[in-house]
Amino acid sequence: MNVRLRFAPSPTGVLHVGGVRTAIYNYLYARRMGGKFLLRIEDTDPERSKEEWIKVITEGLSWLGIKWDDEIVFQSKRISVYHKYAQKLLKEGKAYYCVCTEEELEEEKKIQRLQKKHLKYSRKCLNRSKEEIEELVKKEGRKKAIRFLVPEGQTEFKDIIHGKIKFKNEEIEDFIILRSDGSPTYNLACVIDDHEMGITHVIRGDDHIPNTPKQILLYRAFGWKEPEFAHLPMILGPDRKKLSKRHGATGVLEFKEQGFLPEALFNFLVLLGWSPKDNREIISKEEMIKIFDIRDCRKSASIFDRQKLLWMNSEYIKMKDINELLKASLPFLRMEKWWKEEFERDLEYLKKTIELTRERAKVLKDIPYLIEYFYKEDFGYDIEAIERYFADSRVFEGLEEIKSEFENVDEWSQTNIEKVIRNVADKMDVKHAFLIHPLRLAMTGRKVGPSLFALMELLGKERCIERIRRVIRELWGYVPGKTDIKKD
RNA sequence: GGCCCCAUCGUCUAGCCAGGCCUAGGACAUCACUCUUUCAAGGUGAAGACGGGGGUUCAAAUCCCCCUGGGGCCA
Repeated sequence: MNVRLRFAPSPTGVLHVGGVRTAIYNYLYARRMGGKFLLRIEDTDPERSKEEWIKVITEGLSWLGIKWDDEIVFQSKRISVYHKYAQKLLKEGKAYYCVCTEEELEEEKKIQRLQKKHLKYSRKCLNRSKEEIEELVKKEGRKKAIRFLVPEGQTEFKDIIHGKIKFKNEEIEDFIILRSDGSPTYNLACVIDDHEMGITHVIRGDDHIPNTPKQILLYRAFGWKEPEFAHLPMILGPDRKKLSKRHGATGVLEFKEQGFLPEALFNFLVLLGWSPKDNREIISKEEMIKIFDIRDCRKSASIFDRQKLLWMNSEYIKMKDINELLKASLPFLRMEKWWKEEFERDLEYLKKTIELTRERAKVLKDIPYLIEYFYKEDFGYDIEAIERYFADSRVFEGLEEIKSEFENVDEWSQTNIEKVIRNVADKMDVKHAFLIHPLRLAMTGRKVGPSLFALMELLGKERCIERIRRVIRELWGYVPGKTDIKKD
């Protein structure tokens, strides 16, 4: 069978991770089955739909590498189609006009609420004659909405994830399919479009389960074959409530801005509700397309765990092709005030600094800080490190010695640098760490970082010697706790 | 309030459909040890769960019922 799936967001806000996960599952399943993955924008509400949100959707999907097939379908351009079909139901007696006012409806509900009954439309207008309705329109200026006449019986469907789900039709009210202002409701537009787009599988959030029987009723009224349904569990925030803005960053593009890699977010989201048979965590998109099956999804909601996302992102940062990583890091570097355009002339050097520090980054945003001292000369020194490593004045003797030894090193390599440092320490009869720590502070201003010898090699002989000079100049005579030292 | 959905470590999950192989496996986080020039990464290990109660069965995390809890939809 040639499957056709779709992702149908409404452009009324940011594209959040829950929506993205739905998009991903639709996408993966379509690719897995060799079918189509379509995009439809449900923008029938002109009040809430905004152009900018549409852009956020397409940008977000593109960033994640989710490519849709064919042209995007915009519901706002299909209003007449919905009218046509609503009229058809009307003619066939499967729908009827309703001219009830807001107040009338509210009154009905109030009574039902008091009786603790299910809230349901009374069918007042079904029982009104044509003439009565036209009169209300003419005399009171009421507008006509169209309601679907829900038949007797019960409606059930077999959900791919949940199995059989049943609803009694008596629990379903005669829902509006076309509002009095002429706009279609979600259920009508959705059913018509899914049918016309040839959708075979509807994968969406399980907050749509209550809509499904209504839609099935519509399919049957039109005489159309209904698609298969798969209702995905929700993604919840740490407070177990439906994920929303309140939980901080939830929009896809926010993750981009924070320095998450699209492949990491993709991987993480897929694992929220689905898992491969073999316990793997890091899985490429290509691999997922081979093994993903919507039937293997879990039924229960999951909580968005940022911690695990961070871990996964750091894994992807470690694995990523260095040239691509460089490209992805550039925007973050350019945001730094200390970053200069001229730094981008030597990309080989930049690449090496990233290579050396990447395993310490959780997000791309960490990278500028991690490589800062490869570009800045006037960095400050970590106070705590000064107190700890420069308390003994013999450190300065060692640094002087190392400095002059360095002058004689011809081949500036990691091994030669290491040799010099270790020899001096041995000669002074101190632990190697006695000199290594102060040197790290001299080179980076910090007490932690990548391998000292590696970073010194990259820094180059001249700069290393200069930095030793500087640290001696600035810290000589320093009495712990008494002298002011400039900080970052 | 009505209807619907869900229930395994703190979190993501495997196992459930086809009951025994489960003294419940993996991952993140946590803790300890290890490696080491520091931090991180890595390695090793620890701690940590079948919500409760009834059934069915020789046997239940797995099947059935009830309760509880959580979530969603309708306003």
